[in-house]
Amino acid sequence: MNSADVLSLCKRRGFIWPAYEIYGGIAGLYDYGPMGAAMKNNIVHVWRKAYTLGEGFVEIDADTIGPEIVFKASGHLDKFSDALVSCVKCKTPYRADHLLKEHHPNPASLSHGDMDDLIQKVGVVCMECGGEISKVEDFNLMFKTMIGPGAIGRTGYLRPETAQGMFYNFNSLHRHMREKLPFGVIQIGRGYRNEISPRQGVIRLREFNMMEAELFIDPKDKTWPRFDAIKQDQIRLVPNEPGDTELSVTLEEALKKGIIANEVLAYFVGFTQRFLVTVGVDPERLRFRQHLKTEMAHYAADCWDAEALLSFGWTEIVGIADRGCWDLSRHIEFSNVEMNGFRRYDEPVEVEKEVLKPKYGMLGPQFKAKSSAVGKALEAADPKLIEDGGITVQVDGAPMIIEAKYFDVARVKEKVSGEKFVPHVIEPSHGLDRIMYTCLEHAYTEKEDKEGKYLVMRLAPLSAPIKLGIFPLMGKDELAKPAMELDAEFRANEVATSYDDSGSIGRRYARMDEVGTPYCVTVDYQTLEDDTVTIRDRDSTAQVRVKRSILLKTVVDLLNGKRSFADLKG
RNA sequence: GCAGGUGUAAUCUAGCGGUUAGGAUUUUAGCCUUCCAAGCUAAACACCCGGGUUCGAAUCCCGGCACCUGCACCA
Repeated sequence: MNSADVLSLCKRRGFIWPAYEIYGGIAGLYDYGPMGAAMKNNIVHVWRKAYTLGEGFVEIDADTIGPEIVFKASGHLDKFSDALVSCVKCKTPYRADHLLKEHHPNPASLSHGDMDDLIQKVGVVCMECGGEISKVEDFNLMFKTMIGPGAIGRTGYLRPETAQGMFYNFNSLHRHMREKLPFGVIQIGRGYRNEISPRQGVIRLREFNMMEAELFIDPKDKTWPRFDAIKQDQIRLVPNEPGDTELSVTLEEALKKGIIANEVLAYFVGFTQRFLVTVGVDPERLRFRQHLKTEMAHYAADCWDAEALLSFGWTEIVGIADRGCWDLSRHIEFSNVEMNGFRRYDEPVEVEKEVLKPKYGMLGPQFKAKSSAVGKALEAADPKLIEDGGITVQVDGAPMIIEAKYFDVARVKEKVSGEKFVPHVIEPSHGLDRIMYTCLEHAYTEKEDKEGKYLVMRLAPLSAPIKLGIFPLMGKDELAKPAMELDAEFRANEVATSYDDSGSIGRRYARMDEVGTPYCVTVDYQTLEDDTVTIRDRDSTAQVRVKRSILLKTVVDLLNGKRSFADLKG
């Protein structure tokens, strides 16, 4: 099996189509067809339920276009930019900071002009052909646009991740969650990256779907209440310590041995594994790899990737990062808006401290209009900074020396009931398109039969776009009528069906096998006698006969995994 | 972005200067058919795009686009 076979099936059966195909297509852009869109919705549904109903996260839906400052704050404008140079002669591109590594302690910090100068000064030439190196050009992976027309337009960018929407809305979310930590937020939507070289089908796209969760926590409490429920789950880990190889341990062991840094991170590694297996990722082809220190993103303190083994090799499909306080701190810095959690002490603490008491009666005549600002500055000042009977404070941005006669030093008692802190963030970030593709490739099974290749997509029932095929054994009225009634009944109960009365029964089963439909129900002549129908299992091709009266419940239980097909037979 | 390879129906492919562009699968209509791609009869659908060479181009040349492989790049 290779990716071309899978993509060919995806195209033929309406899962994934190259976008704008009648115009020749655009690399890195793909559309989901009817089967793909349905399957994507199914995976999203499972994920959303796990986070909202399961873990109590709330969902938001923020904009995909943002003003420049958001991405200055997030770091994407700087860190997603590469200073690019190329050889004038052979056009080989280089990253300017890579070329200057040996000539400067921190070349990435240089301005473009300084890089140009340094390249000239030390005489860097092309490593391929010895040619001259061009001037530095900026290449940013974000799509740039204008918000508003003409001269009044502001520079904006399409978001490269959904995460920022959850960070810049922190205060509103915190208030909504009644100012309690921890709380979690999810967002499902598109992100955009102008990739230099999109490849490998839907693995690297220029427009892609993400499911991201941001969990805001107290950095002093990185535990999780439901960890006990999953701590026995086995997990394949590839730590980043030199010499460490892949190992299979329980989450509990991984935490005890310090392989995974904290409990909440370990919990979401396990939670992610459960989710992925539920929607159809093969556990034998799934592992978690810790990021090397050098590949850690600019915002991450620790990061574990869920990797799936695909025909392209091990491929990242989920990143679970401890982003620390990086994002919120940056938005605080750029917006001048405080974003805090509040850690309440068990008992309020009485603190005695010295403060300055401005003598407002003297300040007024001396400082006139500025007196109120001087007073506030004095109240905020630290008495330890008093020197030579005076103190220097900042008033309207300028330092002022205030003599001691304008204030008293007093000891006061203060009740402190807690402290503020910038929350840390745990981020499980899912590449939805990659997860989709992984489910498709892991489901892809070829068998040999007399016709040649026989394809079965062993999709997880929860992901499958069609849940149930419904067939009359023959397209005759006496069979077709009850079959159509069954079909209507299932659809009324939100089971996606496909009714089919054309061609031989074997062909109809085969058609359903190719789009991953887990079960088929067939109405035959015996149905007319005893009101039973057969249920046929995709993976074993076995059939059981069940009473029509319990059919709906039986099928729903099979789809939800409450019963297995093998149990039905007994 | 660089180098190499590939581009014929929804899919797999034959044709390699002159063909009504062939086959298979699929799809559609009908006949037949009592459970795993059965059979019969019809029908539908294609030379990636744009230039050039030539009396004549799916075929040769150039450019573009897409896909594949490697390099580079990349949460």
